[in-house]
Amino acid sequence: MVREAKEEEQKISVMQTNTDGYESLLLQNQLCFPLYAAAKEVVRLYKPFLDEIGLTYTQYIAMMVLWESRSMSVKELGERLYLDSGTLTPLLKKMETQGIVSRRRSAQDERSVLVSVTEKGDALRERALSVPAQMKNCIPLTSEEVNTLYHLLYRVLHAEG
Amino acid sequence: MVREAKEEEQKISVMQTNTDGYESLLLQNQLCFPLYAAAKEVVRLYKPFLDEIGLTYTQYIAMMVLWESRSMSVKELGERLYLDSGTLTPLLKKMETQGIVSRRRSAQDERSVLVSVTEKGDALRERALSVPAQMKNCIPLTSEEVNTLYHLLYRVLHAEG
DNA sequence: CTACAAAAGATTGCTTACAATATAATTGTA
DNA sequence: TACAATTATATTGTAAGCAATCTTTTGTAG
Repeated sequence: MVREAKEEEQKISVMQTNTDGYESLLLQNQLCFPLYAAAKEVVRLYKPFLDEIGLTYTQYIAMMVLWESRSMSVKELGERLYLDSGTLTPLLKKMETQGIVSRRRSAQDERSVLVSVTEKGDALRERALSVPAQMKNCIPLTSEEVNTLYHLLYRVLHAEG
Repeated sequence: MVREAKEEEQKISVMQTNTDGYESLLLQNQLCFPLYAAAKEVVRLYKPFLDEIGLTYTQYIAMMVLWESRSMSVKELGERLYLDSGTLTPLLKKMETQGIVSRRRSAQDERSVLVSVTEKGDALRERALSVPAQMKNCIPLTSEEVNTLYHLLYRVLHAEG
């Protein structure tokens, strides 16, 4: 009886785990999956460090762009970060509430909203300084490997739809 | 005068876009950013193909694992996909509503929920077959580059927190 | 100059994603 | 055998992320 059950199970198993002709659909054969999973993993690794300075990952990359340029439109910021207004508007409103950026309509073009770093946002830059080095310690790659990965990722990023 | 203006501009520029000491916080010096952005880009590239078979990206990778194994617990699925029950439970419920998977409590261990592919889910596998090749056409990398990228990403993925 | 197209943000709705917590079942242990 | 700890899933709350749509402003063709 047990034997019978096992055979039945085996039969189902063979029928059901056959991948002949479906190798291309195995998760292990996808490039997209490690990309998707590694990106999430890295954001997860950032979290403890970013928690300390009160930023989410998306806020962090937005601040990096703003720290560099001081002030830019939502449109420009979206182009830099590959994010649209549907994501940025609520994000920037939160950051404005936190007092680290200010938002105002451009006088030249009232359609445009200029985002600027406030003094409080500037102060945060000092505290963020240690984050990149701490992150590097979490990623077990040599400088050369990081460089290779970086350039391959940018090639994927510039792929045409 | 032009010279003066230029100097003033330069001075402002230095004041406002000065990155001395902050180079590590430039977006262009982060590995995380192209990783994060490329992952989103690839999911975006998948969308038209997945729309045709009625799956989201997350549903697609879940189905890939299930097509291979036919049936597994939510826990196992989560380990494969790096997702927790907070993400999987609603996702699998939707897929159950769509009729492509079934969910039932394990008889051996009532804590565990077994997810299985239905006939309808199987039929979908045929239609999904063309997706991987279509995606490869969207990614402008050679096989060797894909291979390099793949392995580097898995090394990042296995980084310890 | 007007009407219409285009651009920039904002809003809405839907789908992840994850932390924190809750619940129920199982296991380990005194 | 109680009962504490662990495990598996579900739930709740919050933050992205994106498509679709709306509003306001700007640009432009006629």
